[in-house]
Amino acid sequence: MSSNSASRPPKRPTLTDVARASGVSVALASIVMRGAEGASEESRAKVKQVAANLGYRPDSRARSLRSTRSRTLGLALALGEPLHAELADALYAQADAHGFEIILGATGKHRDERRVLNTLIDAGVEAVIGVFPELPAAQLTQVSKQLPVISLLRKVKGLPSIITDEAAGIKQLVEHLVARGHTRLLHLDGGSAVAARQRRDAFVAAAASAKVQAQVLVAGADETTAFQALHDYLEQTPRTQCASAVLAFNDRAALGARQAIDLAALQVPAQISLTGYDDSEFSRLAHADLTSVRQDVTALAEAAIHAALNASGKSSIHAPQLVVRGSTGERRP
Amino acid sequence: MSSNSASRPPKRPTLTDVARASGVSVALASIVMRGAEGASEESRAKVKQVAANLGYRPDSRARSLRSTRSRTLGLALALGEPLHAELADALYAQADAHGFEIILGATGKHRDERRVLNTLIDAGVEAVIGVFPELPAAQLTQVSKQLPVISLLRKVKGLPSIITDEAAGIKQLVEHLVARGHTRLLHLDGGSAVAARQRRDAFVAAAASAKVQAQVLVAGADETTAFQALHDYLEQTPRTQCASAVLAFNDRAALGARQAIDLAALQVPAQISLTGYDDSEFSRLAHADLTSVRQDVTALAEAAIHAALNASGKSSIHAPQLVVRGSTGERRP
DNA sequence: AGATTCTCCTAGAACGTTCTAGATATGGTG
DNA sequence: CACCATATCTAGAACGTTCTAGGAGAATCT
Repeated sequence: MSSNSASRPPKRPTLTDVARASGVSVALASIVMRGAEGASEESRAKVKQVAANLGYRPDSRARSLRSTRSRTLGLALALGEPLHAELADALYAQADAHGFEIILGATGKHRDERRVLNTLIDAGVEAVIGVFPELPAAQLTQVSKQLPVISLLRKVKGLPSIITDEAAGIKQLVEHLVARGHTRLLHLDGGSAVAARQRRDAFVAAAASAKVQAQVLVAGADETTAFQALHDYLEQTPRTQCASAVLAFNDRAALGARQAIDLAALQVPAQISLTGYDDSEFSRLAHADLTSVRQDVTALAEAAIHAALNASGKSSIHAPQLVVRGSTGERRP
Repeated sequence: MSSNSASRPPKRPTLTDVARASGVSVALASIVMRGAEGASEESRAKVKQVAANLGYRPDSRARSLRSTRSRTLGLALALGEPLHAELADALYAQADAHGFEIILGATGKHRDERRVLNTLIDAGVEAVIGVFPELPAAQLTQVSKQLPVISLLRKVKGLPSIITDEAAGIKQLVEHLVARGHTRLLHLDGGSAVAARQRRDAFVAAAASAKVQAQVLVAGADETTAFQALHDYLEQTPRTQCASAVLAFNDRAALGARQAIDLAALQVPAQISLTGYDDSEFSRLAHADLTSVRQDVTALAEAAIHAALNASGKSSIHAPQLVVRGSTGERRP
C-alpha cells in the first residue's frame, strides 16, 4: 500500500562491479568510462557493454573528489525572472556543447546570495556563473580565489563580468523617443536590481545630451512596485506636466506601468509612450506590443561559459538591440 | 590587467589542516565539525576556533561519499514559472528549517527531464523533489528505487505525489461563474503542462453537473499560445455564440487571453469574464485584477519536504482556494 | 641478438571525509 | 586493590573514483 520508496535502495553499481563483471582491472574500466586512451577496442566494447547492462553511472562526487574535474558548472540566478530563464536556456545549450553539466542555485530576496554560492561550491562545481545583485564585490573576489566566478549582468571589479552595454540600450530608447518628438521623459528605475544604476545613469546622461527633460522615479524590478510608482505619479502630476513617454526598468515593470496607464485612462501610444527592457516573450504580445531592448542572450551565455572554462576569464560587454513595436509613437500634444 | 581568477586557486583548507593546526586527530576534528558527541568542551572550542580562522568549509563531496548523508536535496523545476518560483521559495525555507541545502535543476522544453534528474542525483542529493511534466512514470519509479523521488503538482503512480485538488479548484471557479449567470463557458487548456488534463477533465465535469455549456480550446501554459487560441476563437465565433466566461489554464495564459480580449474590444468583466489559476503576483495588479485560484504553496512545500526526508513518503492532496477579484462579474446578455 | 618502442594492462596511492574499533585516562565501587 | 564504567581521544579502513608508475608482451630497429 505504501509507496515503494520505502524499500531499501539497492546499492547502485560501482566501477568495481563493472570491472569485476568484465574481468578487467578497475583502472582499465576507469579508462574506458572516461574515454581516455590506453585501452584496446576489444576491452572498450566489453566494458561498455557490461556497464550498460548493469546500469552503471559514474559517481560524480567520487570523480570530482579525485580529479578536481567534475565537468559541472554552478549557475546562480533568480527564479521567476524571464530574462534569467532565457539565459539559463542558452547557458545549458552552451555547457552541453562543452560536455558540462549545470546545477542551479536560486538567489532571492529572502535567500542569502553568499550561501547560494557556497552551496554550489560545496557541491563540487568547477566554476560558478551567477547574477548576484547584492553580494558585495569584496566577497565575490574573495571566493574567486578558490575557483572561477563569473558575474553575469553586473560589472564586478576584479571579476570576469559579462554584461550588456546598458548605456547603449538606454541611449537607443531615448533617441528613438526624442526622434518622435518627446521632450519630457520619465524613467521607472529598478531599485537595487542588477544594472539598475547603469540604466538610471545612462538615462539621465542620454536625456541631457538630447536636451530633453528627464525625471527618475524610484521603483523596482517587478510589476507591483512599478505600478505603484507610476500610479502615484499620474495621480499627483497635473496632466499637462506629465511626461509623454515612460521608460520602465524592464518588461515586467512595463507590465505594471501599463496597468497604471490603463487605469488612468490614457491611450498607448497616442497619449503616452511606454518602453520596456529585455524583450521578454510577453512583450511581443499584441496588447503589450512593447518597444523594448533585446539583450544578446546567446552571446552573453557564450561569453560566460567561455570565461568559466578558460582560466584566463575575460570580461566582455555586449551590444543590445532596440526592438521597436507599437507601444511607442509620435508625441501628439 | 587580466582578472585575478588567473592565479592558481590556493587549495582550500581541509580537515587535516584543521586537525594539525589544533593539535588533535582528524577523527576528533571530524567529531567537532559534525557536532557529534565524544569531544570535550575544551577541544570543541579550540577546533572550532581554528576552523574559523582557517576559513574551513567541509567538502560535501567527500562527506556524502563517505556517509551517504549530504544534507542536500535536489529540486527540479521550470524557470520562468511564477508558481514554481513561489514553490522554490517555500521549499528553501522548509529545507532550511531541517538543516538541508537545496540545489536546482531546470527542466524545460529543450532539456531532457531525465537528464536533469540524473545530474542532481550524481551531485549526491539525498532525495529529489520535482515538477516533471513529461517524464514517463515508469522511469520515475525506476529511479525512485535508488533514492526518494517526490513528484510535485503531478500525480505519479507509485511515487509520493504532492498535488493540489484540481477538481476542487476548477469546480469553485465554475460554480462562481455559474452563480453569476454564465451559461456558456470556455476553457483554455494547458496542453501538456502538468495538471492540464486534470483541470480540463474537472472543467468538463463541473460544467456538466452545473448543466451549462462547456467548450475546451487546446492551448498551452504560456501567454502566447493562450493569446493565439482565444484570438482565433473570437474571430471565428459569431459574437452571439461566444462564451461569456473564459477559464484560462493559469495566470500567464490569462494574461495572453486578456490581450486577445482587449484586441477584440470586449470589456472585462462587463462583456466577458476571465479567470486565471495560481494567483501569481501580477494577477493581483489593478488592470489584470484576476479572479484566480490560490494553491497552498506553503502546505505543498511542507508536505514535499516531509515526504523527501522520511523514507515512508506519503502522497497528499491539498485544497486550493478561490480568490475572487474584478475580472469576473454578472453576465449581462 | 640486443636495444628500443609501442600497445595494453594493472597495482596501489590518493582525494577529504566518516566510521569502527579500540586505546588511554579518570573515577567510582565492591 | 582489583574491577568496571565513563569520557575522551585516535589509528586506520572505507566510500568510488582517478592517477602515477610501472610491467608484460609484441613489434621494430640497429
